[in-house]
This record gives sequence, C-alpha cells and structure tokens, in this order.
Amino acid sequence: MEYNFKEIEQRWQQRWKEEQLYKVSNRSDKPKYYVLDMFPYPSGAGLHVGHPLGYIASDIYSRYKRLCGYNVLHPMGFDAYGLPAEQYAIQTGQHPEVTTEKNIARYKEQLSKIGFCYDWDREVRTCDPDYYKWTQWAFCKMFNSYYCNNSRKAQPIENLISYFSEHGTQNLNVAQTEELSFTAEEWQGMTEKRKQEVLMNYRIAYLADTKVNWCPALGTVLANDEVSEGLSVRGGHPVEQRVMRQWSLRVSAYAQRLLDGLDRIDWTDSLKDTQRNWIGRSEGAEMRFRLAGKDMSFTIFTTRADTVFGVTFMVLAPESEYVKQVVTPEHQAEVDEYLTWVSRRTERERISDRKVTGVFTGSYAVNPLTEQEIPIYISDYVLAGYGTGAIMAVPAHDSRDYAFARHFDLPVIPLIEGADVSEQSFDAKEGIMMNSGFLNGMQVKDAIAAMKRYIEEKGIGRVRVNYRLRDAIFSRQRYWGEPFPVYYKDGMPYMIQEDCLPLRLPEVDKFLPTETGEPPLGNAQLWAWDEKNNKVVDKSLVDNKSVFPLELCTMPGFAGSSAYYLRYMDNHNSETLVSKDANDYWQQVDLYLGGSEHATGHLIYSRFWNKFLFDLGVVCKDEPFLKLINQGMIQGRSNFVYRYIGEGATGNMYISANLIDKPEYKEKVQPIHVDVNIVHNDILDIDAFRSWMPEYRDAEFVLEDGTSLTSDISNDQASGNTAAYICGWAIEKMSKSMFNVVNPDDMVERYGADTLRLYEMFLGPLEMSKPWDTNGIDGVHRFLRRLWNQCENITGDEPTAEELRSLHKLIKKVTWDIENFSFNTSIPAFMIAQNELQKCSKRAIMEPFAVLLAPFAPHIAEEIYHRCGNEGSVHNAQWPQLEEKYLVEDTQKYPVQFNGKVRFTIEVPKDTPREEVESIVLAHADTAKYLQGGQPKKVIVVPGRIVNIVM
RNA sequence: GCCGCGAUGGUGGAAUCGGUAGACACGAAGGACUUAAAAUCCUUUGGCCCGAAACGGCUGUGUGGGUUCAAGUCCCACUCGCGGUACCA
Repeated sequence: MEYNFKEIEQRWQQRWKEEQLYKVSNRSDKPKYYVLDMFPYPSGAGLHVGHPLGYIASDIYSRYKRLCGYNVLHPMGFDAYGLPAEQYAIQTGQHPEVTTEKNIARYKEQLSKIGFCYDWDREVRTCDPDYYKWTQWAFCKMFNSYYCNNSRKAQPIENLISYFSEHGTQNLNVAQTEELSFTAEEWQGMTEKRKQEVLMNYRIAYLADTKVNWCPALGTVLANDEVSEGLSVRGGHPVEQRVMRQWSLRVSAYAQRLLDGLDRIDWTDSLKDTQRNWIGRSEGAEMRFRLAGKDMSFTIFTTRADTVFGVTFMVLAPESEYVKQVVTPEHQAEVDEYLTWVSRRTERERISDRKVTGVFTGSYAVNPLTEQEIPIYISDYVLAGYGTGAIMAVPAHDSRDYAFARHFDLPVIPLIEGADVSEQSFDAKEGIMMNSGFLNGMQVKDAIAAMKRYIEEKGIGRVRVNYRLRDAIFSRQRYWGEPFPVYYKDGMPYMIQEDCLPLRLPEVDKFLPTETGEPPLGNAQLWAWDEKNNKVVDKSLVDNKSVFPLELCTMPGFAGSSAYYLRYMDNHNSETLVSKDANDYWQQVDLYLGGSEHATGHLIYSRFWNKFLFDLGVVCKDEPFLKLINQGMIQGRSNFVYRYIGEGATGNMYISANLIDKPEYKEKVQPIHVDVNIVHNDILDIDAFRSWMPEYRDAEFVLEDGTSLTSDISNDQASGNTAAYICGWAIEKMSKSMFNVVNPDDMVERYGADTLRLYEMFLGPLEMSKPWDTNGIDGVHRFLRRLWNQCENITGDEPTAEELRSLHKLIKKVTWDIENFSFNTSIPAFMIAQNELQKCSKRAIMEPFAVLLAPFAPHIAEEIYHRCGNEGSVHNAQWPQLEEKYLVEDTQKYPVQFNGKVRFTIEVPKDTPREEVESIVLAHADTAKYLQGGQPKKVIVVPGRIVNIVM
C-alpha cells in the first residue's frame, strides 16, 4: 500500500484533538517538565521553513520526556502586540486587532499541520485583556516598590515612606535615580506633590525626564535593544536622541543579581557573555575635583584611579548637569554652538563619524593630588548616562583621551615605565608606575588599590561599582500595546486600583498621533478616569477633581513577553497571575528554546521581571529559565540567472552558470535572483521562468552545453534541445526580496509533516546556522516510505539476536542523542537501523522502533504502533529500555597501525588479553610485510580499540 | 576595535573519551525494470598515482608550528567567514 502521508497525518491529528491527547494537568503524581518555545510574533508573512526548527526540536524533546514518564508542559501562544500590525493599520485603516487575529489564525493553522503536541487550551495572547491584566498588575506593583540594596530585594514603597519620616535619607542604601539628601523634618514638611516627586526617584517603575531614542518615522521612543547602529531594529528608520518624560523600569537596581544569577543557570557561554557585557559591571572610584577659583566641585568616575597623576584635562558630556555651572561668559557662545551641533546629530551620524570634536569651557579644575590646574572641555565622546557624565582624562593611558589630547594639543604624561606614548596611548592595565608620587614603583593593580584607599581616607571620593545596564524605557507613543493603568492628578501619576484591572485598550478613530502631537490614545474619546466610581468615562468629563486624564502612552513589546511563561502554568486563573499551587508544581522553565537575538532584550527583561515577582513572593524561583538552547538560523539558498550585459546585449539573454567564467562572458554578466520555487536541483524551469514575470517572457538562454535557446519555442522543439539552464546559487538570509523563501505548508503538502520534521532535524546541529536546501528532502522521505512498506504486515515471530542488536543499538543512540539535543544524528541512526532490519516486520522489533520514532515523526509512528495491534496512542507508550546484553559481541575487531597508519584489521575473541593480541598481531602474515625486515620498537595495544606498531 | 562562534568531498553534514576521517543523505555517473516516463532497485563516487586486478601506494579535515605511539579532536600563532557589541572612562 502506498505511503499516503496526507491521509495518515490528517486522520491522527483529528483523533488526537478529539481525544485531547495533549491536554496537560497541573495535578499529577508524575514528575514535571516544562518545555518552552520563545513567544512568536504573528507576522503577516506567516511562517517560513526556518521558524519551525526550534519548535520541532522542542516538540521532540517534549514527546521524549513524556514517553519517559514526565508530565510535560509544552504550551504555545502569541506575542500579539507590536509595531508591524499598527503600521499596517496606519496604511490601510484595518484595525490591528483584525490583522493580528488573522495572522494568529494563519500561524496556528501552519503550526497544527506540522503536528506539534501543544496544549492549545493553555494558549495566551498578550493583547487579550485577561492576559494584559497581569502585565498591568505587575506594573502597579513595580510602581509601588523600591529596591533596597541592604536586603537586596524589592520592598513596598510604604516602608520607604516611613523610613523618610523617621530618618530622612540618612544611611539610606537603596536604588535611586540621583542621590538626594533631606532630613525627616524636611520630608514631613513637603507637600503631597513634592513627596510624590521625591518618591519617583526610588520607585521601580518611575516617571522621569530621560534621554531617549526617538524614532520620528515610527513616532515613538525605542529601548536600547530596539535600536541597532542608530537605526530602529523594526523598519530600519533613523533614531535620534531626545529628552522626554517617560516611564522607566529600574532594571539597573537588579544589575548585580542579574549578573550573579548567570552562574546558576545552564545557558551557553556565549549567551551568558553577551549578557555580562550588556550588564557591564566595572569597579572603580568616584572622585571629586574642585573648580579653580570657585567654591564648587564635580564628581567623575574612573576605573583607573592609579592614573590621577597623569590627568591633563577634564571632559564633560554635552548633556551633563555640570556644563552650565562651568562655562565662563567668554566661552558661552562657542559652547552653545557646540551643544546645538551635538543635539542635531543623529545617533547614526555619531556612530559612523568618529572624528574628535569638543569645546573648551573656559574653566579649570584642580587635580586633588598634584594641585595643578587643568582645563575642562565638553565632548560627545563622554556619555551622560554612564558614571557621572564627567571624566578625568589621562591621555597617556586611554586611547580616546589620547586622540582628544592630540587634536587639542594637550600634554600627555606617561605614568608607566617603558610605555611609549609618542604614537598612541598605552591602555593595558599592567606595568610599573612612574611620575605618580607615592605610587611610583608599584604594579598597576596595587596602585589602583592604593589610590582607592587614599581617596577614601582623604575624603576625596569613594569606591564605587558602575553598570552599563540602563533602566528600561517603558513608554511607547503607540496604539497597539498595553495601556498603562495610570491617571494624572495635579501632574502626578496614580495607579488604578487592582480590582479595576484590566484597563482596556480604547477604540480610536485613527491610529496616528493627534494634531497636537499626542500619542494615538489622544484620539480616544472614552479615555478618562472617574476616581469616585472607578471607571473609564468620556474625556470631556475631565474636571481634575474626580475625573482625571488617563496616560496616553502604551507599554513596549517586552512588557507582555516578560512573564508569559508564568501565565501558561495557570492561564485560566482570574484571581492571580499564577496560583501558588501551579507555580509550586511547575516551578520554572526547564528547557527554553529560541534564537540568540533575544540575548539583550527579552532574556534580560524577563529575568528582571521574574526576580521582581520573586521578591514579591509571587513565584518560587528567582531565575525563569533553567536551561536555554539557541537554535541556529535557517538561511536561504538563493538561485541566480546570469543576464548578459556585454557587447551586443539585448538585456534579455541569460548565460548558464558554468559558462560565466569563459572569456566571452567573464565580467559581462549580472546575477539576478530567481524564485527558488521554479528551480529544481539548480536547473531552471524555463517555461516557468518565462511566465514568472512579464519582462522574462521572451528570455533567451545560452544553455549548459553552449547551445542557445531562442524565444522561438517551435524552433527549439524542432532541434530537440536537451541541455539545461543551470542556475548559480548563494547562501543568504531567507527573505522575500531574495526570492528564496520556502514555506512549510508547501513542504507538508508535498512530503508530509513527518518528512518535514525529520528533514529539519537532519539538516545539521540545532545550534548552528545552516542553509535550507529542499534538494535533500527526498532522502528522508524515501526512508519513511521504505519503513512504511516494511511495516505492511506485522507478525508475531520471535526476533533474532541480530535484529535485537540493531534495535538496542538504536535505543542507545537515540536516547543519547535526545538527551544531548543532537537530533541531527538520530535520523541517520534510524536509517541505518531500518536498512539492517529491512526484512523484519516482527512486532517485538517494530513496536519499540515506532516508540523511538514517535517524537520525531509522530504520525507514521502512531500508525505503525497501531498496526502492531495497540489500541492506545504511541505517545502514551513507554520509552524502550536499553538492554546492554543484546549489544555484547563475542569478537573484537582491532585496526592494526604501523607508525599510525592503518594497514589491516584483525578479529579476535572478546576480552583477549593485551599480550595475546600483541602476539597475534606480530604473528600475522601481513605484519612481516609492513615491518620490511625491521624490528618493532614498541607495540601499543589499547584494549578494545586499536593496535599501533612503532618502527 | 572588543567578545563569542565556526571552517571536514560537488552539497548538507558524521566521527559523542586523542584511536580505521568522510557515516547518513543529496547531487553526479553507469546499470536493471519499463513501449516510455515516473517510481523503485543495484553499482561507483575526497584527490592523485600504479595497474589486467587490489584487502596496492601516496596524499588529505582553513594556514603554519608544537605535544603524542596516534591529532578533524589537545596547545601556540595566524587567515577567512558568521553573529553580537560599540566611544561605558
């Protein structure tokens, strides 16, 4: 009987659905295992063949764990808020909800065809009010919390308020935007509004004027991880710097815990390194520099306290608070001009153009150690957001300071013996100090420590740890996102009561900013908060007494994706984000699979979010994802035709790939992308090409054998031309514009889901990037067809020792592979076993075979399992147990090497002693031949492995 | 620049603990079956050399060194490719 994959797959998918095979309970005696795929954004383009790679791997692992007796949670849902749907809405007027709904339906259809074991009853969507209720809830909790550095956890803001009324800021050790100082009396004397302003300095979710990445084209602010090389990651639009009042999350408070936590989780080193770099911890010192002739000082941060004796100038960031205090009247105009120029530069210009710029302020600072006066400059190579926004410049030992000093002709004082600073700075933290007073003769490392001590003793500064990690900007001037549960009273934000959540996203008549430049929610009519009745009312009712305006920004993409893994544990719970029972049972994600592109975004934010919830006592684990695997990208394999552009070119003649290096065509052809779907094994379907686009209708070709094919088709047929047009190829990103997108639906249609799943795994190691080449898929499809035919009539015969050996070899291999996420090597193992067993259709062999195959190819495995006479599902079976006794062989093969080269092999009884193996080899007829009369110097016998004779 | 990852036939890749490099699959070539095609099956397939033949020789895992009886695998230096990051003091 023909292997009718379509019929088999549809039938079983239907039946599994009816029987709710994949429904997962939160109550079970079995041990739990939680497998999670990264939250997909349902884009309008649908899935291409690269997307399911990770899903297939996680599906295999989930099914394997299930067969091993675990209760496996393997959910799927959608990160449904986001820019593309909204941009589409702006262009077409189609409500993003409608587009999103449609895209999700398409994704689910595509996913279900591939036969994943998701429990769809647990699906979540970030745009669902029942879901974003908990996003808003967490935000309120963050607003009402501050971070205590002593207890190293988030605390209720009330604790801080009572501390202030008793002690003011004395001995306060908490995360804060800037260091404030006031007494208990001063606190008590503050107005309500002033108190609220002060508290903003400490809240974990806070409103502040911050320098943001503003993207004019998208009309919104973007987070650092949403910007790459000065362009928005989504859409590639230019981004500029602006100061705006924004919601932020005090992620930086958790910097140290985010760093420490990395040591306790099983992620790849590269991913951990990326996060460590992003967090960017550096230990250094803050030091106060007095202003010459003024009763004023400012603070800088340095990791090279040892170099104070070499400071020849100071530099402030253009945005630094200190700038206006330092500029002298004579230099005001020049400084203003510079500041204007800097503010006009886009981020992109700043990155691409590295020339030295800056301006002198007219003021001098006093070096606290040498008492020398040194000029203060402003330059944009100093960043306002890091350290204190001010540096002491040591040109001899910092390349940026060096460039600046050379440009402005400032002195360079070398501080390390033997360092040549005539051409460039000496940045390495090594060597012996000189020109440095009491540090002279010390190693750099000791000098840094000594200077830190000195600074603290003399009260010039203090030891300090800085992090590169910034607070996350949390406002977006967009429509399609979670609304903030916030209204404004006297200019200060207040949270909507918990029991009134969710605050639903209102309807708007257009998705663009308002005429006054407010975000799209400014277009909503029903968008004001009635504090008395606790409900949303028409904004015309705003009286600022009991009815107040609501926040107009929405939350960013990472808001909804930061705690979704918790919601899957208990997605129907309307009382809490996740019940204690459910959380205690599922604990955390055991295996998380997804792309490494989330290293500095989602994977930082959700670790932060989870730690905050952990501090609140809502979750029992302080790390969300125990083990994480990055799947590699599937790249596209593009095909090209080569248009002739040399002499006499018609612009419509194409040269076959292997001819283009010939002298008559070399450098006279232009490669043009051609749709990979009209190319098979690099041979162009000429008719399909001619009808692909009107411009190719009369295309002419020079074929592989050098003959030409004109547009006169009858002529070609008459000549009986059998040569082909061969296309060139290249590995590129899979994208529409390269015409190399391959759709999983087409693959399922042509080969079936089981073949697609097997082939995606067969392509190569999960973590590595690899090109998709449909050409190879026939191989795995043939394997399934052979297997199908082999299982036509299952018998009850006793298996032979050979057959049992093949089976148990397979059990051993596949079990090891799955445990080690080496899925690509399992497929050949199945092929080899099938080949060894091709005459075997015994139930005792094929039934366990089917169970082994079930995680990889669930449909055909189910069919074979049922042919073996089973009623229940193969997916409820038990993973076959390896029995080593079947693998034991009674003989042992030894390759025999002479000077490391294998010459022949011998076969001896198993467990032949080393000495005996040696004498057998030396007595072997061929040995004399290879010794060529010489004597072996040494004979190495590695028991069970190899023999090497050294001559 | 810095950090990370990678490089093995025409192609994707295998070699899991330092022990027969190229498993498995694609492609290609040849053959069987067939009126024919498709499908299926069989043989060959890293390169070079010798030869009537081979269970024949040499060479071979990006480059150059090294350690070892033995290196794709370990060490040192380098080249190229991919990804991340970018004035973080």
